[in-house]
Amino acid sequence: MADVFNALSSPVRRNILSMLKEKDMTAGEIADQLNITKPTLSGHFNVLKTADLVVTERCGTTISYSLNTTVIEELMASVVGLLSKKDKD
Amino acid sequence: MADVFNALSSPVRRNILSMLKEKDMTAGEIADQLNITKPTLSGHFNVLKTADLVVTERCGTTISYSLNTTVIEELMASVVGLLSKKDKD
DNA sequence: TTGTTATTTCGCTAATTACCAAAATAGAAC
DNA sequence: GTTCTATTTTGGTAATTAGCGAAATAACAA
Repeated sequence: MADVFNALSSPVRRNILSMLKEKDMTAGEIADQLNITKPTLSGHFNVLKTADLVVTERCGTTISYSLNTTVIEELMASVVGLLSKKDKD
Repeated sequence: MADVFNALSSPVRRNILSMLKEKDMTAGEIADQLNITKPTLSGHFNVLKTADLVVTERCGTTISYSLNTTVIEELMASVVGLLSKKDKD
């Protein structure tokens, strides 16, 4: 869960997730819309993959990224845990 | 909300919130339990205060810190937003 | 005012992170 | 095999962050 919060702490990465929420996209499509280079984007994707927030699927020459909603549901449970006493994060 | 995610991205700070969840505490009490110096802790408190996650109340010579549950409720709404389409974070 | 305790700010170093350009890799088509 | 396109890794610098000790500040008590 630490990795998830870390991933979400970057505005760029929340932006990426926001785009993936609408539809699956390739790394190139996202790099075009945000104003960052592909190597930089690749680094952000690594953080998101470490947090298990996105999953990848190769479609021919491109790689399609999509949101892993399961982890976001777990995140939600963790945030609820911030409010309820006597259990570990 | 960016500040909130940023604050939560540190294990030390999540630890602090977890302790405050159980009961209000002073900076000194928290510094004793975690293994960090008071200046370092003070820095973490600044991040938590910037995110509005904690509120302070001075009681004589000590300052009592407590959790601001309102912001955590807003955080919860933001996480839900990660799952629902067509609205900004 | 002086002294005591609690917390913060200052000044600094070490570690981490963000970013880019260029080179390397992976897969598909030929 | 070669070539083309998409993505990642490498190598580097600049910016940010975490941590500490020492000094400064705040509130209270005497």
